[in-house]
Amino acid sequence: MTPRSGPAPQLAARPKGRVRRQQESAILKAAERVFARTGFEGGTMTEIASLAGLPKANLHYYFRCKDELYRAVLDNILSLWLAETEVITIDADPASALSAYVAAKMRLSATRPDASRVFANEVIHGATRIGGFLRDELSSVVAQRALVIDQWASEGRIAPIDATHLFFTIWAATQTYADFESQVCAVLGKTRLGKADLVRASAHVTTVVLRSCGLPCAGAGPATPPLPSISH
Amino acid sequence: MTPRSGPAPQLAARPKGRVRRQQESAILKAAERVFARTGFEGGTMTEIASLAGLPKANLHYYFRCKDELYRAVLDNILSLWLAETEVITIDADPASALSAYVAAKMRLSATRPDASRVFANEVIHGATRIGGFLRDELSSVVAQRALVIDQWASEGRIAPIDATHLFFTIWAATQTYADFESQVCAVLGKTRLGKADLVRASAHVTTVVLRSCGLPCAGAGPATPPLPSISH
DNA sequence: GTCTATACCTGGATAGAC
DNA sequence: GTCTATCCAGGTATAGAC
Repeated sequence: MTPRSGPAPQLAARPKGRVRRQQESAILKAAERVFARTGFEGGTMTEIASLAGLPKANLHYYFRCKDELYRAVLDNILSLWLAETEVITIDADPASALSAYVAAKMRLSATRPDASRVFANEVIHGATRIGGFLRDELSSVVAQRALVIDQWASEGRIAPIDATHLFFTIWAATQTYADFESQVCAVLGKTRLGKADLVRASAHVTTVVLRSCGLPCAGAGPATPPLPSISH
Repeated sequence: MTPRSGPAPQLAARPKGRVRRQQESAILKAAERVFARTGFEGGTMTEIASLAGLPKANLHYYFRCKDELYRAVLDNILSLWLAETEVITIDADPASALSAYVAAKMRLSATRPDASRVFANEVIHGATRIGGFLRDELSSVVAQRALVIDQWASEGRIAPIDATHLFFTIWAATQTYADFESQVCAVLGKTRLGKADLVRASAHVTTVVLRSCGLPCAGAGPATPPLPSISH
């Protein structure tokens, strides 16, 4: 539909000029914000258009319909979700690897809270549009990494723990600072989370994860003594 | 709020006959389900009415408007949210109290997943309607219980930990089995969570919480040795 | 490619008979 | 108290000039 000049004009994925990419990313950015605030049904095309600074009809020029725009927003987000698990390898130091993973997830919650909220919203409502991603990509990544953690445990480098559920816990504990930010703020008596709060939160979650694996954690007080039988 | 028969028939809160209560609870039940699936804006009055088995106009007879119905659903849910914290007292055994609290939260996720999802949805979207509850009731309950946990730590009965953030972690880790059920199922390769899954999940979260507090946990393998310096 | 004007429809809310 | 028929706002999507 936008067959520009050049050697290979696709039918599905069009070539995309520089301007087009710019407009699309502006729209996607606005859409992420709007969908994060009120969900798919709650957010309106008018709202997204005004936030992106262009007339409503232009959205339909770049994205056929609201649902297509929403899926594009989700696609944009999903790639973020698998990242950072690669630090979890057999050869890595468990404490360092887990700390790095938690830190990465916390950073994501801090820098892309809207992305997290759109994802959360979609999952809560049944994940109808991203079921394939969850069942295929995500579950296979988790399965791989869980094997690594099991291996660590069988070598006595960490305490035995249910590795798959550990992932659920890490995701929940980190994403709560984005998804449930308003609750966290209310309980802390703040209007929004500052950098100091997030540093504190990150340290806390790291402590929880490391202690859950029977690992001592630097700077967390006289918490858990080193595992009696460490072998490497 | 429920002035039954007697001297003073109010204008705002009406007396409520038995039938009225029945109808209202049927509507509330249907509404919770519908709002859980698609959020406030996504759920329609038509859908709720058909699920409750009565014509749409009747909803408006019992609840002035959609927003009022939604708030009623939320009110119904909020009371559940503060429950069970009373097990956390200075005199209690930390391991037992924390285990009981986690178990209670897991039970809530298992038995009232829709309630959890409606609550999550509201918080993600900014908690505009329950801000007062979060800032007043919830935060004060948390502040009280955090003092208890701090006291436990200062007495050396548990390892030092950020008590307020520990609550965030417990809520996140337990509610994820309701709110993110579709993700959990996808990763586990199931279509829905069975009793066995929830038992396993509950054991896992309990382990995480106890280990985070430097406490040994029964039946969780050779994880954390008892704290070296326990005083009571 | 961009924008204005508009068609079409869904969904909340109400009127008024029973 | 219950239900049918209807109103009307607001939202998606499109037509068609520029």
